[in-house]
Amino acid sequence: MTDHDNVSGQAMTIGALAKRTAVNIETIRYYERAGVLPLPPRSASGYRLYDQASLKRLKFVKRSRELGFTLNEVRALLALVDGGALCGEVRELTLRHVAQIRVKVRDLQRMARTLQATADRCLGDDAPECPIIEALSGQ
Amino acid sequence: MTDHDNVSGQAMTIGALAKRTAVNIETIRYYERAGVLPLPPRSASGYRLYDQASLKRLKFVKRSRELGFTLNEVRALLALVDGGALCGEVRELTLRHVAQIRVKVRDLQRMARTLQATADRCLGDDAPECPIIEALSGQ
DNA sequence: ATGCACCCTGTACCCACTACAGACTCAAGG
DNA sequence: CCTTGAGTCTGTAGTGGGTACAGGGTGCAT
Repeated sequence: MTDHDNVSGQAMTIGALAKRTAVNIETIRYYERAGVLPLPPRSASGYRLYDQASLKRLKFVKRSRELGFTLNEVRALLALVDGGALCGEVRELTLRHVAQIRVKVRDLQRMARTLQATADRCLGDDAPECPIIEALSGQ
Repeated sequence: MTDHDNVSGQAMTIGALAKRTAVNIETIRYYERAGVLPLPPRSASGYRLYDQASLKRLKFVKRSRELGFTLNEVRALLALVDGGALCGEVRELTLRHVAQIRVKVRDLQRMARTLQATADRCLGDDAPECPIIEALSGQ
């Protein structure tokens, strides 16, 4: 492990940060542009330099994305955190998000049910008549 | 109902087709560009002219999209239909799609469970410590 | 001094649309 | 005949959440 993969020290390059968070380098730069990561200080030659706080923030963003928050919601969460969040506000945002997810789940389940039911009416043989195609064509 | 909203006749303009299918005009033109709708004949002045077959095809595309098929999958379905589809092929494509949906459903359910559980540990009061923020920050 | 891995910016692409701008066409009313 | 308004045309740009270059500069080891 070279200095490049610096784990405990102060400053890391974008590559080291990417490795430690398993977030693409280009995604990190994109997050910066998108305003969910602050502009980091730069080395004399223009390299971004990240510290432990950057690491923590990127992990926060990553985890939030994995839980399905949009970048807008992440921005809102971060604003709450940075502004001395009150638990109630964060909780509300989260519950709204959960409600959205549940709607999406129901939609997808309805789709899957419909398609499965149609496929079940299908003989699956080499016949040219297909109830699936009829279902997609019809009304 | 004017000639514009022609229901039984031969040729309709894009506006009439849009109305009858409840698909946006711009979306219809996009579908054409994307290759899921064929290039329609044009009037002397360049207006697109659609017939009953166009109507049927657009309905097929719309229904497929509502059931979560991507445009790529729709193109594949249409190719099967146009090529004298065998039921088995269509069925296979559909079942693959259903499987993808079920994966997505499980992912979303996992997300919702995690978030709900975290929110449940939250007092929802004005306390500045928040288990949700901690959960998002922590690994 | 040379090579190689790394970093920089800027641009273009993906999907499935949506939203214009600016020009043309068509039909009805005066 | 002229105007007005609705409809249509093309072409371009934006959305979200990235990914994928190209073409250059940097840092370090050999």
